[in-house]
Amino acid sequence: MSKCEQCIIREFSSLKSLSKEELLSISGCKTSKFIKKGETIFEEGDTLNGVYCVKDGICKLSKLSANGKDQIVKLVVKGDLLGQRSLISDEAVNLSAVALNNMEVCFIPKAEIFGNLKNNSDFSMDMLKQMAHDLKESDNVVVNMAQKSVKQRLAEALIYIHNSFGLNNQGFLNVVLSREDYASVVGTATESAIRVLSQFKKENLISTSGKQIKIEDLEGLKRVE
Amino acid sequence: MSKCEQCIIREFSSLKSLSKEELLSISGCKTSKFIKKGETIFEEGDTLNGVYCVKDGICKLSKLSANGKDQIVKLVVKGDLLGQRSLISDEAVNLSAVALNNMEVCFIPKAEIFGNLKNNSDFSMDMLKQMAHDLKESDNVVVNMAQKSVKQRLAEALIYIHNSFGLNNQGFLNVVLSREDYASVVGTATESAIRVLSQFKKENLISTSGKQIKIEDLEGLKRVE
DNA sequence: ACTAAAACATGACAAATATCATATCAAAAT
DNA sequence: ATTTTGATATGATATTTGTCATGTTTTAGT
Repeated sequence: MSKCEQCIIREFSSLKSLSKEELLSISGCKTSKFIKKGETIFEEGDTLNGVYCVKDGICKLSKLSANGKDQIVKLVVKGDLLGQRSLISDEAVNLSAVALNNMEVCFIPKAEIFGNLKNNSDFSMDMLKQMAHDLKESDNVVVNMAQKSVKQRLAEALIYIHNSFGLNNQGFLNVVLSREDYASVVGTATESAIRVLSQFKKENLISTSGKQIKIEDLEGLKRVE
Repeated sequence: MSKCEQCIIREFSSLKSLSKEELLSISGCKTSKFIKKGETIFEEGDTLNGVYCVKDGICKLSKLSANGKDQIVKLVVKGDLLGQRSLISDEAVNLSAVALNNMEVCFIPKAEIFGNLKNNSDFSMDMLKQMAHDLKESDNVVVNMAQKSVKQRLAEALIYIHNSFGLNNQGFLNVVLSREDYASVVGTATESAIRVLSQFKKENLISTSGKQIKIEDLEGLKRVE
Protein backbone atom coordinates (compact mmCIF):
# COMPACT_ATOMS: atom_id res chain seq x y z
CA MET A 1 0.00 0.00 0.00
CA SER A 2 2.88 2.33 0.41
CA LYS A 3 4.71 2.91 -2.83
CA CYS A 4 3.13 4.20 -6.01
CA GLU A 5 5.06 1.81 -8.20
CA GLN A 6 3.41 -1.10 -6.43
CA CYS A 7 -0.08 0.38 -6.38
CA ILE A 8 -2.45 -1.80 -8.37
CA ILE A 9 -4.34 1.31 -9.32
CA ARG A 10 -1.47 2.50 -11.40
CA GLU A 11 -2.22 0.42 -14.42
CA PHE A 12 -5.82 1.56 -14.62
CA SER A 13 -5.27 5.24 -14.14
CA SER A 14 -4.00 8.08 -16.23
CA LEU A 15 -0.75 7.51 -14.43
CA LYS A 16 0.02 4.38 -16.39
CA SER A 17 2.55 6.09 -18.60
CA LEU A 18 4.74 7.22 -15.75
CA SER A 19 7.98 5.29 -15.36
CA LYS A 20 9.07 3.69 -12.13
CA GLU A 21 11.40 6.58 -11.47
CA GLU A 22 8.73 9.15 -12.10
CA LEU A 23 6.36 7.42 -9.74
CA LEU A 24 9.02 7.14 -7.06
CA SER A 25 9.54 10.87 -7.23
CA ILE A 26 5.93 11.49 -6.32
CA SER A 27 6.70 11.87 -2.66
CA GLY A 28 3.24 12.95 -1.59
CA CYS A 29 1.86 9.74 -2.93
CA LYS A 30 3.56 7.65 -0.31
CA THR A 31 0.80 8.10 2.19
CA SER A 32 -2.76 7.43 1.30
CA LYS A 33 -5.63 9.22 2.93
CA PHE A 34 -8.81 7.58 4.17
CA ILE A 35 -12.07 9.38 3.68
CA LYS A 36 -15.28 8.33 5.37
CA LYS A 37 -18.64 7.96 3.69
CA GLY A 38 -20.30 11.34 3.44
CA GLU A 39 -17.11 13.32 3.90
CA THR A 40 -16.19 16.08 1.49
CA ILE A 41 -12.90 15.80 -0.37
CA PHE A 42 -13.13 19.27 -1.83
CA GLU A 43 -15.80 21.82 -2.49
CA GLU A 44 -16.75 24.01 -5.42
CA GLY A 45 -14.52 27.07 -5.26
CA ASP A 46 -11.66 25.40 -3.40
CA THR A 47 -8.17 25.80 -4.75
CA LEU A 48 -6.31 22.52 -5.15
CA ASN A 49 -2.58 22.18 -5.21
CA GLY A 50 -2.62 18.67 -6.55
CA VAL A 51 -4.86 15.86 -7.67
CA TYR A 52 -6.27 12.87 -5.84
CA CYS A 53 -5.93 9.39 -7.20
CA VAL A 54 -8.78 7.13 -6.07
CA LYS A 55 -7.46 3.81 -4.76
CA ASP A 56 -10.74 2.57 -3.37
CA GLY A 57 -14.34 3.64 -2.90
CA ILE A 58 -16.69 5.82 -4.91
CA CYS A 59 -17.46 9.51 -4.80
CA LYS A 60 -19.85 11.89 -6.48
CA LEU A 61 -18.89 15.08 -8.26
CA SER A 62 -21.67 17.62 -7.99
CA LYS A 63 -22.45 21.27 -8.48
CA LEU A 64 -24.85 23.46 -6.59
CA SER A 65 -27.37 25.12 -8.90
CA ALA A 66 -28.81 28.60 -8.36
CA ASN A 67 -32.09 27.01 -7.19
CA GLY A 68 -30.30 25.42 -4.26
CA LYS A 69 -30.36 21.89 -5.63
CA ASP A 70 -27.28 19.79 -6.16
CA GLN A 71 -26.66 18.25 -9.54
CA ILE A 72 -24.47 15.16 -9.65
CA VAL A 73 -22.31 15.40 -12.74
CA LYS A 74 -20.19 12.29 -12.43
CA LEU A 75 -19.46 9.27 -10.29
CA VAL A 76 -15.80 8.58 -9.73
CA VAL A 77 -14.26 5.20 -8.95
CA LYS A 78 -11.04 3.35 -8.38
CA GLY A 79 -8.33 4.44 -10.78
CA ASP A 80 -9.82 7.82 -11.61
CA LEU A 81 -8.18 11.09 -10.79
CA LEU A 82 -9.93 13.95 -9.03
CA GLY A 83 -9.17 17.59 -9.67
CA GLN A 84 -7.15 17.33 -12.89
CA ARG A 85 -9.41 19.69 -14.76
CA SER A 86 -9.07 22.40 -12.19
CA LEU A 87 -5.32 21.89 -11.98
CA ILE A 88 -4.83 22.16 -15.72
CA SER A 89 -7.05 25.21 -16.07
CA ASP A 90 -5.31 26.70 -13.07
CA GLU A 91 -8.55 27.80 -11.51
CA ALA A 92 -10.71 27.01 -8.51
CA VAL A 93 -12.47 23.68 -8.62
CA ASN A 94 -15.83 23.69 -10.43
CA LEU A 95 -17.41 20.69 -8.70
CA SER A 96 -17.62 19.33 -5.18
CA ALA A 97 -16.43 15.81 -4.40
CA VAL A 98 -18.20 13.86 -1.67
CA ALA A 99 -17.49 10.24 -0.73
CA LEU A 100 -20.40 7.83 -1.26
CA ASN A 101 -18.67 5.17 0.78
CA ASN A 102 -15.40 4.82 2.62
CA MET A 103 -12.58 5.79 0.33
CA GLU A 104 -8.86 5.57 0.06
CA VAL A 105 -7.17 8.22 -2.03
CA CYS A 106 -3.65 9.42 -2.48
CA PHE A 107 -2.58 12.95 -3.13
CA ILE A 108 -0.22 13.92 -5.94
CA PRO A 109 1.17 17.45 -5.74
CA LYS A 110 0.68 19.88 -8.59
CA ALA A 111 4.39 20.21 -9.30
CA GLU A 112 4.68 16.47 -9.96
CA ILE A 113 1.82 16.52 -12.41
CA PHE A 114 3.07 19.55 -14.27
CA GLY A 115 6.62 18.22 -14.35
CA ASN A 116 5.42 15.04 -15.95
CA LEU A 117 3.17 16.87 -18.37
CA LYS A 118 6.19 18.80 -19.53
CA ASN A 119 8.60 15.93 -19.83
CA ASN A 120 6.58 12.83 -20.58
CA SER A 121 4.52 13.16 -23.75
CA ASP A 122 2.88 9.79 -23.20
CA PHE A 123 1.58 11.02 -19.88
CA SER A 124 0.28 14.21 -21.53
CA MET A 125 -1.39 12.12 -24.16
CA ASP A 126 -3.07 9.93 -21.54
CA MET A 127 -4.29 13.01 -19.73
CA LEU A 128 -5.61 14.43 -22.99
CA LYS A 129 -7.33 11.18 -23.81
CA GLN A 130 -8.98 11.02 -20.42
CA MET A 131 -10.15 14.62 -20.73
CA ALA A 132 -11.42 13.99 -24.27
CA HIS A 133 -13.35 11.00 -22.99
CA ASP A 134 -14.86 12.99 -20.13
CA LEU A 135 -15.83 15.73 -22.55
CA LYS A 136 -17.61 13.30 -24.82
CA GLU A 137 -19.47 11.83 -21.86
CA SER A 138 -20.43 15.26 -20.62
CA ASP A 139 -21.72 16.30 -24.05
CA ASN A 140 -23.79 13.15 -24.19
CA VAL A 141 -25.24 13.89 -20.77
CA VAL A 142 -26.23 17.35 -21.99
CA VAL A 143 -28.16 15.79 -24.85
CA ASN A 144 -29.87 13.30 -22.55
CA MET A 145 -30.81 15.95 -20.02
CA ALA A 146 -32.24 18.14 -22.74
CA GLN A 147 -34.08 15.55 -24.75
CA LYS A 148 -35.14 12.64 -22.57
CA SER A 149 -37.83 12.20 -19.97
CA VAL A 150 -37.14 11.71 -16.29
CA LYS A 151 -38.19 8.09 -16.63
CA GLN A 152 -35.71 7.48 -19.44
CA ARG A 153 -32.91 9.28 -17.65
CA LEU A 154 -33.47 7.29 -14.48
CA ALA A 155 -33.57 4.02 -16.39
CA GLU A 156 -30.31 4.97 -18.09
CA ALA A 157 -28.75 5.97 -14.80
CA LEU A 158 -29.56 2.53 -13.39
CA ILE A 159 -28.13 0.85 -16.48
CA TYR A 160 -25.04 3.02 -16.30
CA ILE A 161 -24.43 2.17 -12.66
CA HIS A 162 -25.06 -1.48 -13.39
CA ASN A 163 -22.57 -1.56 -16.26
CA SER A 164 -19.89 0.65 -14.77
CA PHE A 165 -19.83 -0.33 -11.13
CA GLY A 166 -21.21 -3.83 -11.14
CA LEU A 167 -23.07 -5.88 -8.59
CA ASN A 168 -22.39 -7.14 -5.09
CA ASN A 169 -22.56 -10.83 -4.20
CA GLN A 170 -26.35 -10.71 -3.80
CA GLY A 171 -26.89 -9.16 -7.19
CA PHE A 172 -27.64 -5.66 -5.93
CA LEU A 173 -26.04 -2.61 -7.51
CA ASN A 174 -22.64 -1.97 -6.02
CA VAL A 175 -23.22 1.75 -5.85
CA VAL A 176 -25.86 2.59 -3.28
CA LEU A 177 -27.46 5.99 -3.73
CA SER A 178 -30.23 7.64 -1.73
CA ARG A 179 -33.38 8.57 -3.61
CA GLU A 180 -32.25 12.15 -3.25
CA ASP A 181 -28.97 11.29 -4.97
CA TYR A 182 -30.81 9.55 -7.79
CA ALA A 183 -32.91 12.69 -8.21
CA SER A 184 -29.71 14.67 -8.27
CA VAL A 185 -28.12 12.46 -10.94
CA VAL A 186 -31.19 12.65 -13.12
CA GLY A 187 -32.00 16.27 -12.44
CA THR A 188 -35.47 16.00 -11.01
CA ALA A 189 -37.35 16.39 -7.73
CA THR A 190 -36.74 13.74 -5.08
CA GLU A 191 -40.44 12.81 -5.09
CA SER A 192 -40.35 12.31 -8.84
CA ALA A 193 -37.35 10.01 -8.59
CA ILE A 194 -39.11 8.02 -5.86
CA ARG A 195 -42.27 7.76 -7.94
CA VAL A 196 -40.42 6.54 -11.00
CA LEU A 197 -38.49 3.96 -8.99
CA SER A 198 -41.77 2.78 -7.48
CA GLN A 199 -43.20 2.44 -10.96
CA PHE A 200 -40.16 0.46 -12.11
CA LYS A 201 -40.75 -1.83 -9.14
CA LYS A 202 -44.41 -2.32 -10.08
CA GLU A 203 -43.36 -3.14 -13.62
CA ASN A 204 -40.82 -5.65 -12.27
CA LEU A 205 -37.94 -3.85 -13.92
CA ILE A 206 -36.16 -3.58 -10.58
CA SER A 207 -36.57 -4.80 -7.02
CA THR A 208 -35.34 -3.18 -3.85
CA SER A 209 -34.29 -4.03 -0.34
CA GLY A 210 -33.96 -0.87 1.64
CA LYS A 211 -31.68 1.42 -0.27
CA GLN A 212 -30.35 -1.46 -2.31
CA ILE A 213 -31.55 -1.85 -5.88
CA LYS A 214 -31.46 -4.96 -8.04
CA ILE A 215 -32.02 -4.81 -11.74
CA GLU A 216 -34.48 -7.55 -12.67
CA ASP A 217 -35.02 -6.75 -16.32
CA LEU A 218 -32.16 -4.94 -17.99
CA GLU A 219 -33.69 -5.19 -21.43
CA GLY A 220 -36.97 -3.83 -20.11
CA LEU A 221 -35.15 -0.85 -18.62
CA LYS A 222 -33.54 -0.17 -21.96
CA ARG A 223 -36.97 -0.04 -23.55
CA VAL A 224 -38.38 2.52 -21.11
CA GLU A 225 -39.90 5.53 -22.85
CA MET B 1 -4.55 34.24 -46.49
CA SER B 2 -2.23 31.57 -47.66
CA LYS B 3 0.36 30.68 -45.06
CA CYS B 4 -0.39 29.54 -41.54
CA GLU B 5 2.35 31.62 -40.06
CA GLN B 6 0.67 34.75 -41.33
CA CYS B 7 -2.84 33.77 -40.35
CA ILE B 8 -4.25 36.16 -37.78
CA ILE B 9 -6.20 33.32 -36.30
CA ARG B 10 -3.02 31.72 -35.14
CA GLU B 11 -2.60 33.84 -32.04
CA PHE B 12 -6.11 33.14 -30.80
CA SER B 13 -6.20 29.46 -31.35
CA SER B 14 -4.78 26.42 -29.67
CA LEU B 15 -2.10 26.61 -32.31
CA LYS B 16 -0.43 29.60 -30.72
CA SER B 17 2.38 27.52 -29.27
CA LEU B 18 3.50 26.17 -32.60
CA SER B 19 6.70 27.67 -33.94
CA LYS B 20 7.04 29.16 -37.39
CA GLU B 21 8.74 26.00 -38.59
CA GLU B 22 6.03 23.79 -37.18
CA LEU B 23 3.34 25.85 -38.84
CA LEU B 24 5.16 25.83 -42.15
CA SER B 25 5.23 22.07 -42.05
CA ILE B 26 1.46 21.94 -41.91
CA SER B 27 1.13 21.54 -45.61
CA GLY B 28 -2.59 20.90 -45.74
CA CYS B 29 -3.15 24.21 -44.05
CA LYS B 30 -2.00 26.17 -47.05
CA THR B 31 -5.39 26.19 -48.64
CA SER B 32 -8.44 27.28 -46.81
CA LYS B 33 -11.83 25.90 -47.55
CA PHE B 34 -15.01 27.92 -47.88
CA ILE B 35 -18.20 26.52 -46.46
CA LYS B 36 -21.61 28.00 -47.20
CA LYS B 37 -24.28 28.71 -44.64
CA GLY B 38 -26.19 25.54 -43.89
CA GLU B 39 -23.52 23.20 -45.19
CA THR B 40 -22.28 20.33 -43.09
CA ILE B 41 -18.59 20.18 -42.23
CA PHE B 42 -18.83 16.74 -40.71
CA GLU B 43 -21.48 14.51 -39.29
CA GLU B 44 -21.84 12.38 -36.19
CA GLY B 45 -20.15 9.09 -36.90
CA ASP B 46 -17.75 10.43 -39.52
CA THR B 47 -14.09 9.59 -39.20
CA LEU B 48 -11.83 12.60 -39.38
CA ASN B 49 -8.22 12.51 -40.37
CA GLY B 50 -7.45 15.96 -39.13
CA VAL B 51 -8.94 19.00 -37.47
CA TYR B 52 -10.45 22.17 -38.89
CA CYS B 53 -9.31 25.56 -37.74
CA VAL B 54 -12.05 28.17 -38.05
CA LYS B 55 -10.78 31.33 -39.73
CA ASP B 56 -14.14 32.99 -40.14
CA GLY B 57 -17.82 32.36 -39.57
CA ILE B 58 -19.76 30.45 -36.96
CA CYS B 59 -20.96 26.88 -36.80
CA LYS B 60 -23.05 24.76 -34.50
CA LEU B 61 -22.01 21.45 -32.99
CA SER B 62 -25.03 19.26 -32.44
CA LYS B 63 -26.07 15.73 -31.70
CA LEU B 64 -29.13 13.85 -32.80
CA SER B 65 -31.08 12.44 -29.88
CA ALA B 66 -33.00 9.17 -29.95
CA ASN B 67 -36.27 11.14 -30.19
CA GLY B 68 -35.15 12.56 -33.51
CA LYS B 69 -34.44 16.05 -32.24
CA ASP B 70 -31.13 17.79 -32.62
CA GLN B 71 -29.43 19.19 -29.57
CA ILE B 72 -26.95 22.00 -30.11
CA VAL B 73 -24.07 21.46 -27.73
CA LYS B 74 -21.77 24.30 -28.66
CA LEU B 75 -21.32 27.24 -30.97
CA VAL B 76 -17.88 27.51 -32.54
CA VAL B 77 -16.24 30.70 -33.78
CA LYS B 78 -13.10 32.14 -35.26
CA GLY B 79 -9.99 30.71 -33.70
CA ASP B 80 -11.58 27.52 -32.43
CA LEU B 81 -10.66 24.08 -33.63
CA LEU B 82 -13.16 21.49 -34.78
CA GLY B 83 -12.69 17.79 -34.34
CA GLN B 84 -9.83 17.73 -31.82
CA ARG B 85 -11.75 15.64 -29.34
CA SER B 86 -12.47 12.95 -31.85
CA LEU B 87 -8.90 12.99 -33.12
CA ILE B 88 -7.41 12.61 -29.65
CA SER B 89 -9.80 9.85 -28.65
CA ASP B 90 -9.18 8.20 -31.98
CA GLU B 91 -12.83 7.52 -32.55
CA ALA B 92 -15.60 8.64 -34.85
CA VAL B 93 -16.85 12.14 -34.31
CA ASN B 94 -19.54 12.50 -31.64
CA LEU B 95 -21.15 15.70 -32.89
CA SER B 96 -22.17 17.14 -36.25
CA ALA B 97 -20.83 20.51 -37.37
CA VAL B 98 -23.06 22.70 -39.52
CA ALA B 99 -22.22 26.24 -40.67
CA LEU B 100 -24.56 28.97 -39.40
CA ASN B 101 -23.16 31.44 -41.88
CA ASN B 102 -20.52 31.41 -44.58
CA MET B 103 -17.31 30.07 -43.13
CA GLU B 104 -13.66 29.85 -43.93
CA VAL B 105 -11.78 26.97 -42.35
CA CYS B 106 -8.46 25.34 -42.89
CA PHE B 107 -7.69 21.70 -42.51
CA ILE B 108 -4.79 20.39 -40.48
CA PRO B 109 -3.95 16.72 -41.00
CA LYS B 110 -3.91 14.31 -38.10
CA ALA B 111 -0.22 13.52 -38.45
CA GLU B 112 0.71 17.15 -37.96
CA ILE B 113 -1.33 17.43 -34.81
CA PHE B 114 0.02 14.23 -33.32
CA GLY B 115 3.57 15.10 -34.27
CA ASN B 116 3.28 18.37 -32.45
CA LEU B 117 1.57 16.79 -29.47
CA LYS B 118 4.53 14.47 -29.14
CA ASN B 119 7.27 17.03 -29.59
CA ASN B 120 5.95 20.33 -28.34
CA SER B 121 4.83 20.20 -24.74
CA ASP B 122 3.52 23.77 -24.87
CA PHE B 123 1.20 22.76 -27.65
CA SER B 124 0.03 19.74 -25.67
CA MET B 125 -0.58 21.96 -22.70
CA ASP B 126 -2.64 24.40 -24.77
CA MET B 127 -4.68 21.54 -26.13
CA LEU B 128 -5.20 20.22 -22.61
CA LYS B 129 -6.23 23.66 -21.38
CA GLN B 130 -8.72 24.07 -24.18
CA MET B 131 -10.17 20.65 -23.49
CA ALA B 132 -10.33 21.37 -19.76
CA HIS B 133 -12.17 24.58 -20.49
CA ASP B 134 -14.64 22.84 -22.77
CA LEU B 135 -15.22 20.19 -20.13
CA LYS B 136 -16.01 22.78 -17.48
CA GLU B 137 -18.43 24.52 -19.83
CA SER B 138 -20.09 21.25 -20.69
CA ASP B 139 -20.49 20.30 -17.02
CA ASN B 140 -22.07 23.67 -16.36
CA VAL B 141 -24.48 23.17 -19.23
CA VAL B 142 -25.48 19.81 -17.73
CA VAL B 143 -26.37 21.54 -14.48
CA ASN B 144 -28.35 24.25 -16.25
CA MET B 145 -30.24 21.75 -18.38
CA ALA B 146 -31.11 19.70 -15.35
CA GLN B 147 -32.05 22.44 -12.94
CA LYS B 148 -33.33 25.47 -14.80
CA SER B 149 -36.58 26.25 -16.57
CA VAL B 150 -36.87 26.73 -20.32
CA LYS B 151 -37.37 30.44 -19.74
CA GLN B 152 -34.18 30.72 -17.72
CA ARG B 153 -32.20 28.65 -20.18
CA LEU B 154 -33.35 30.74 -23.10
CA ALA B 155 -32.57 33.97 -21.26
CA GLU B 156 -29.11 32.63 -20.52
CA ALA B 157 -28.60 31.52 -24.10
CA LEU B 158 -29.36 35.07 -25.27
CA ILE B 159 -26.98 36.51 -22.69
CA TYR B 160 -24.31 34.00 -23.68
CA ILE B 161 -24.60 34.86 -27.36
CA HIS B 162 -24.60 38.55 -26.51
CA ASN B 163 -21.44 38.28 -24.43
CA SER B 164 -19.54 35.80 -26.56
CA PHE B 165 -20.33 36.86 -30.09
CA GLY B 166 -21.27 40.50 -29.74
CA LEU B 167 -23.51 42.81 -31.72
CA ASN B 168 -23.65 44.04 -35.28
CA ASN B 169 -23.63 47.75 -36.14
CA GLN B 170 -27.36 48.08 -35.49
CA GLY B 171 -27.16 46.51 -32.07
CA PHE B 172 -28.61 43.15 -33.03
CA LEU B 173 -27.00 39.90 -31.92
CA ASN B 174 -24.22 38.93 -34.27
CA VAL B 175 -25.25 35.28 -34.25
CA VAL B 176 -28.57 34.80 -35.99
CA LEU B 177 -30.35 31.60 -35.09
CA SER B 178 -33.71 30.30 -36.23
CA ARG B 179 -36.33 29.67 -33.57
CA GLU B 180 -35.74 25.99 -34.18
CA ASP B 181 -32.05 26.45 -33.42
CA TYR B 182 -32.86 28.36 -30.23
CA ALA B 183 -35.10 25.47 -29.22
CA SER B 184 -32.26 23.14 -30.00
CA VAL B 185 -29.77 25.10 -27.90
CA VAL B 186 -32.13 25.21 -24.96
CA GLY B 187 -33.50 21.71 -25.33
CA THR B 188 -37.17 22.41 -25.80
CA ALA B 189 -39.88 22.29 -28.46
CA THR B 190 -39.70 24.90 -31.20
CA GLU B 191 -43.14 26.21 -30.23
CA SER B 192 -42.02 26.64 -26.64
CA ALA B 193 -38.96 28.61 -27.71
CA ILE B 194 -41.16 30.83 -29.88
CA ARG B 195 -43.58 31.39 -27.03
CA VAL B 196 -40.86 32.33 -24.59
CA LEU B 197 -39.26 34.73 -27.06
CA SER B 198 -42.68 36.30 -27.66
CA GLN B 199 -43.08 36.70 -23.92
CA PHE B 200 -39.64 38.32 -23.65
CA LYS B 201 -40.74 40.73 -26.36
CA LYS B 202 -43.92 41.61 -24.49
CA GLU B 203 -41.88 42.23 -21.36
CA ASN B 204 -39.53 44.47 -23.35
CA LEU B 205 -36.53 42.31 -22.54
CA ILE B 206 -35.77 41.92 -26.23
CA SER B 207 -36.97 43.27 -29.56
CA THR B 208 -36.82 41.60 -32.93
CA SER B 209 -36.67 42.40 -36.59
CA GLY B 210 -37.23 39.26 -38.60
CA LYS B 211 -34.79 36.70 -37.33
CA GLN B 212 -32.63 39.38 -35.74
CA ILE B 213 -32.78 39.81 -32.00
CA LYS B 214 -31.76 42.84 -29.98
CA ILE B 215 -31.34 42.66 -26.23
CA GLU B 216 -33.13 45.64 -24.71
CA ASP B 217 -32.77 44.83 -21.03
CA LEU B 218 -29.78 42.67 -20.19
CA GLU B 219 -30.29 43.02 -16.45
CA GLY B 220 -33.91 42.06 -16.82
CA LEU B 221 -32.93 38.93 -18.73
CA LYS B 222 -30.55 38.00 -15.95
CA ARG B 223 -33.41 38.22 -13.47
CA VAL B 224 -35.72 35.88 -15.43
CA GLU B 225 -37.03 33.03 -13.31
C1' DA C 1 -44.15 40.01 -59.19
C1' DC C 2 -46.00 35.56 -58.12
C1' DT C 3 -46.03 31.23 -56.14
C1' DA C 4 -44.38 27.66 -53.16
C1' DA C 5 -42.12 26.51 -49.28
C1' DA C 6 -40.35 27.38 -45.02
C1' DA C 7 -40.35 29.82 -40.72
C1' DC C 8 -42.95 32.09 -37.26
C1' DA C 9 -46.90 32.63 -34.27
C1' DT C 10 -50.70 31.41 -31.26
C1' DG C 11 -54.70 28.82 -29.33
C1' DA C 12 -56.41 24.57 -27.26
C1' DC C 13 -55.40 20.74 -25.01
C1' DA C 14 -52.56 16.78 -23.16
C1' DA C 15 -48.75 15.03 -20.77
C1' DA C 16 -44.93 15.45 -17.73
C1' DT C 17 -43.09 17.19 -13.72
C1' DA C 18 -42.94 20.04 -9.43
C1' DT C 19 -44.81 21.22 -5.13
C1' DC C 20 -47.12 20.67 -0.88
C1' DA C 21 -49.15 17.78 2.48
C1' DT C 22 -49.06 13.86 5.06
C1' DA C 23 -48.13 9.13 6.24
C1' DT C 24 -45.00 5.24 6.95
C1' DC C 25 -40.78 3.15 7.67
C1' DA C 26 -35.93 2.66 9.00
C1' DA C 27 -31.91 4.10 11.19
C1' DA C 28 -29.69 6.46 14.84
C1' DA C 29 -29.51 8.40 19.34
C1' DT C 30 -30.57 8.50 24.04
C1' DA D 1 -36.65 -0.13 24.42
C1' DT D 2 -38.05 4.29 23.21
C1' DT D 3 -37.67 8.39 21.12
C1' DT D 4 -36.24 11.09 17.47
C1' DT D 5 -34.82 12.03 13.16
C1' DG D 6 -34.27 11.38 8.40
C1' DA D 7 -35.53 8.76 4.35
C1' DT D 8 -39.07 6.74 1.66
C1' DA D 9 -43.68 6.70 -0.10
C1' DT D 10 -48.00 8.41 -2.04
C1' DG D 11 -52.05 11.50 -2.87
C1' DA D 12 -53.81 15.95 -4.42
C1' DT D 13 -52.95 19.75 -6.99
C1' DA D 14 -50.43 23.44 -9.58
C1' DT D 15 -47.18 24.55 -13.00
C1' DT D 16 -44.49 23.75 -16.83
C1' DT D 17 -43.78 21.99 -21.13
C1' DG D 18 -45.10 19.32 -25.27
C1' DT D 19 -48.23 18.33 -29.06
C1' DC D 20 -51.47 19.18 -32.53
C1' DA D 21 -54.04 22.30 -35.29
C1' DT D 22 -54.22 26.30 -37.85
C1' DG D 23 -53.19 30.83 -39.50
C1' DT D 24 -49.81 34.35 -40.73
C1' DT D 25 -45.56 36.10 -42.24
C1' DT D 26 -41.15 35.72 -44.43
C1' DT D 27 -38.08 33.83 -47.63
C1' DA D 28 -36.61 31.59 -51.80
C1' DG D 29 -37.30 30.27 -56.39
C1' DT D 30 -39.17 30.90 -60.89
